[in-house]
Amino acid sequence: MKQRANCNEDGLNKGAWTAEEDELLASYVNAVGEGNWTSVPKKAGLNRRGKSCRLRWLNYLRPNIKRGNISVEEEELIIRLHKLLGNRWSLIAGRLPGRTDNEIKNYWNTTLSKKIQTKKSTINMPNIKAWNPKTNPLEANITSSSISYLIQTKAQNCSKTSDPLHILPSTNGVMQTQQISQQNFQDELMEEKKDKVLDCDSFSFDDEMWIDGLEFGGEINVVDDYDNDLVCSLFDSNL
DNA sequence: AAGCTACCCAACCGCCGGCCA
DNA sequence: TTGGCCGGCGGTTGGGTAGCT
Repeated sequence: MKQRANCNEDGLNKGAWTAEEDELLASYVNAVGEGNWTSVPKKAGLNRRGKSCRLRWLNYLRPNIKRGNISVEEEELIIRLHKLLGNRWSLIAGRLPGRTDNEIKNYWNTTLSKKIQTKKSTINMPNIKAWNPKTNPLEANITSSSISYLIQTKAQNCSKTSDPLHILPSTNGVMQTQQISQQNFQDELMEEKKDKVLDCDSFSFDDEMWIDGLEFGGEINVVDDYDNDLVCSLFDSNL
């Protein structure tokens, strides 16, 4: 497919792999096993970089690679995992047997990101409703868009992205963050807010929280406070 | 049929962290 | 502690291709 320059300045092959190269690499790895990639080209008789051999094996030649269309189930899982993990494609791929990080990354960049963008632009952020995720993590009585909103807090931590969690004060002055987590988190937050609702730097909670079926524990930090929005980030002390 | 454009995706690049001497 | 090596990862590139005019 891709045909960049055939050789680089080192005289090594670049660009698309030939069937002969695939055969050499597959035969070698099948016989010897994965690993020690820097020595693979020489031992396998390939005029490639070790990294290139590794990539070709992992993304194309490795057994049990699932090729072809991403199913609806896989797509939904990718979206959910991306919300949780951000652009950590290898982790996402680890949850999708037979799929490679490169494939998922490409699928996201070419297809899903556009879908998500379109969807986001049509959704008004709803109020976060009462939810006890620990007792009912997967059947939260909230809208799908607010689930996404919550999950983003985990994603933010995992992926170190800058997207913050916006926690909006409700009309009665009670921060809605109190309503999104498990009871002990609520209680701690309630204690905290007695004295300092918007001035505090962080809230901690001892027990785990469940979001979308995933458990984590830690603290919630106030990153910034502008306008009337409290901008927070969730830390997972287990990571 | 030819030219153009947008999209897809394999492959490369460079950074980073782990390991070891 | 430091420096070099290696593998893993995410971002980016650019050739192939399908669809449109």
